[in-house]
Amino acid sequence: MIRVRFAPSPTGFLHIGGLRTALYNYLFARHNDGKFLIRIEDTDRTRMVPGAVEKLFEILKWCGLNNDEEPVIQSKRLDVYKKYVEELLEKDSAYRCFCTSERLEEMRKLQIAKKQPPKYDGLCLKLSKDDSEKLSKEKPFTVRMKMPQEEIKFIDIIRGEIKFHGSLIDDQIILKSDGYPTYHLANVVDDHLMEISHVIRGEEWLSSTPKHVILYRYFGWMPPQFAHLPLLLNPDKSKLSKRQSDVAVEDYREKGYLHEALLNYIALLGWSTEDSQQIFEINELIKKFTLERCGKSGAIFDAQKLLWMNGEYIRKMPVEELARRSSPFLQKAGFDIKNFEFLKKCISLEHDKIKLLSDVPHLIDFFLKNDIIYDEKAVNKVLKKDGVNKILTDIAGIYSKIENFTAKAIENETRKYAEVNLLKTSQIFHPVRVAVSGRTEGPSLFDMIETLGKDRVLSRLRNVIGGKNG
RNA sequence: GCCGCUAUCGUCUAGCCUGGUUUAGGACGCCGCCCUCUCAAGGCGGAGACCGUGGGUUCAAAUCCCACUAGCGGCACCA
Repeated sequence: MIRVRFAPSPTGFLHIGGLRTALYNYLFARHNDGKFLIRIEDTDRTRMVPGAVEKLFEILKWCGLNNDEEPVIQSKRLDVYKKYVEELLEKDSAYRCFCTSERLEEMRKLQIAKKQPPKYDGLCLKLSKDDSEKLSKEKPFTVRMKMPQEEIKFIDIIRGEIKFHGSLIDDQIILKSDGYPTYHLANVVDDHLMEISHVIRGEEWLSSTPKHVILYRYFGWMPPQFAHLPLLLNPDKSKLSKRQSDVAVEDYREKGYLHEALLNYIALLGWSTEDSQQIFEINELIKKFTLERCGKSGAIFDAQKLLWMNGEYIRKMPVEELARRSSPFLQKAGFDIKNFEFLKKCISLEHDKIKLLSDVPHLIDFFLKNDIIYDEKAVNKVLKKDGVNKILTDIAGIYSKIENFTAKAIENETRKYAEVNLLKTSQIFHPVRVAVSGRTEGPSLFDMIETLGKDRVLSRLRNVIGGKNG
């Protein structure tokens, strides 16, 4: 049975790199008819952020990455970890350390100054079992695991065999003096207890994997299979960070990205098919995803490509749904949409121009408000030309006589006027467009005019003729 | 500093395992043309990678081997 987990630490928001890890775990589980679980790694009390866990679940739900079992919360399992630490202590695979943070700090500084690798000097290792026992009742202490002085090997599904030498690895603290476990211990214990078959996580964990392998050995447990995903990078190739890019998934939601597009784009950062297919809906991703086809090198997060992909998804989306999903953005922009059918009509006219849901308000605002803002450049370039006023006056007269105010009829009448007066159609179309919408770019002219409606079109034309625009 | 990972167009990548079918393929972006009432969308085309460098092996190497270099990651009572 394939069982995987996404194990974030709740530090405020879900990082886009975390989302990618979650997605790959999810895809791997679904592809193999396995289970996708979530574990909250909240063992650092100094980094507790109120509400972070709730936010995390909320955003994961928005993405549609649903977990199959009740989430495991590490901070509620202190007694479990304590028990396993005791076991290690008893087996002599770990020892208590009474050194103060100050001493440790000093030692590290000295080692770095001497260009030695920073590593615990093993002072408390020399304590006898009885002394250690006795001292533990008087002084605060941490527990360290003993690193064996030998080569440690493991297989990474993505990278193949990885070797580290134990002598270079520190006697890692597994239990802090506040009674909380550190990542390494909690992670190994929980992965075992949750019967995790595959650990799929970011590359930053590669160098601590030997510690985990040793812990499995000490407990006598079968380790899971490991797969370390390449990192997501800033444009300067450093690890994707807040400083250089938007890294919170919620930022992308707020900017008007679709979760489908975000997931699709992110899936391609470190994974691909042989034919370099770009657009995948989630079921197709599930069907085609394998760890064997994951890459090894870090991938720069390209916001431009994501934007393109979002546009692709929006273009494919039925107007009905697009209107529904843009509604929050319209409301936020101050539009009260009472008439959903009218909204759909407006959106359909601009459909293939929309790249973000947040583009919608601006793109259709001249349909929704009465007092439109005239773009200064458009006015100067198009409306302030000789003869424009006469053309618009004539057009207003013609439009006012059209009984059946449809795009077809409006177009026929407009073209007829051009022909009779020996004008190029563009000499009419452009001024009318600006007069009616306030700008030079917009939907197909006659559809736009029809949708706007006769009254509004005439009143806008007359306003312009009367010189009432900016 | 030490340890580890990685290395194909600006970016994401295919191809590498199982050498020749590769004048190294696709996608984003960029440029041009077409369509056209504008902006998009769409269609067509183009520029863009001597496959990190240097050595081998071989009739033949992006593909196999070695060395080097560069970039990144890790080296906490953080995860």
